[in-house]
Amino acid sequence: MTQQKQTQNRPFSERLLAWFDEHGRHDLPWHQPRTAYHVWVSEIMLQQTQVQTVIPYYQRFMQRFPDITTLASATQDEVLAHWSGLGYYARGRNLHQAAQLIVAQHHGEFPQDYDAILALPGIGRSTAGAILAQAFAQPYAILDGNVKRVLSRYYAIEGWPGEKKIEQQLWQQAEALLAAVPSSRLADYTQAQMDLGATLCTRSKPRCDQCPIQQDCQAWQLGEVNRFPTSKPKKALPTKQACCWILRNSLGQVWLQPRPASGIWGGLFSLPETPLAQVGGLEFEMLEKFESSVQSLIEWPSLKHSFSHYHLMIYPLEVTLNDQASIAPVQINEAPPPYADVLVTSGRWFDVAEALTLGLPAPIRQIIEQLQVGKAEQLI
DNA sequence: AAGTCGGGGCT
DNA sequence: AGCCCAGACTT
Repeated sequence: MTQQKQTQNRPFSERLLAWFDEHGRHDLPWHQPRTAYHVWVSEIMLQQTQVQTVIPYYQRFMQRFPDITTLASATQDEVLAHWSGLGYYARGRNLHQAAQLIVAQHHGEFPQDYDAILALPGIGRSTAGAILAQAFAQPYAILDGNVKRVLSRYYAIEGWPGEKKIEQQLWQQAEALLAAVPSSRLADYTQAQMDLGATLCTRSKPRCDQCPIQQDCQAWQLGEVNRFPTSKPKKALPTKQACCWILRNSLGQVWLQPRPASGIWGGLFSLPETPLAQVGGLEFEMLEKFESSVQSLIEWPSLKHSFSHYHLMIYPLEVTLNDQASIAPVQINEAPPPYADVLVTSGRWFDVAEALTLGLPAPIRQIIEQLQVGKAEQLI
């Protein structure tokens, strides 16, 4: 079974390594010499940071701190001074602290044991694997952003790689593929995966035509490379609230007014609107305008409407006036956008049937349609 | 599982 | 103007 698995996985590493020999990056600064210290420092710097950004920092760092002992005996301030501009300064602090740990606990020699490496601050599973494979030719897998992207496509894995379950699947595949790699090529294989992800299997516009594993890539076979890896789920949309005013006159007509040309529902006819947060404030102020002529006030059940960037809860208030002359234009400017405007700007009374011929926002149309239904019921 | 750290590149 | 990046760590 293990033998069959290796046979199945051989094309991946064989094709990848053949491609790497010709097109891979063999001239990176941390490849000469490729000691554990050099690989370690480069891997820490490369966390969440691109190669071109890292190179000048790496060179200055190595010139000042050529070995573990020098790094360990430096002050943290001087280490951080060489980190300045790279960001994620905890990386620099951890690097310095780990160097002192290595001096204190490992006689200044970088440990070759997985658990000992993983115990060093700033080194997680993937970075530990990268060091072991590249510096010590030990069979440990990596799973950085590059490998996650390559494997998500190669196996057409559905689901965001940041999800625990998906990440677990990816580790499993990474280790299965590693089993077919010749022990003499573990360092190159590790670098090759990252080179493929960084130069061909990029997040956007991947160069599939040049990819050595294109024919076995399941995302490619599906013709859906751009669908993998599944993107991070977006945050839950915020919910905003607004009160809309169903103003009726003695003829059963409803007041509608055009919305501002820009912003949500730009230019459409709609009901007057106030922010719900202003209950007792603007709403009270609104009612005062009609106080002498309000015949009834009905609170409707709320409606929910969703946009691409937020949900909107609408709380309709139906105000019936006992004549048709008492509604004077009222401008309330205090409300924040996107519901800044409100009441009665330039609108007029509409028969319900006529209102339904206008361009209306979908939830407002629903309300108006209910007015029509209500009227029909009244007639019966 | 979600938040935090960060400057830089890409669309 | 977001989104993502050779992640690890804390909450």
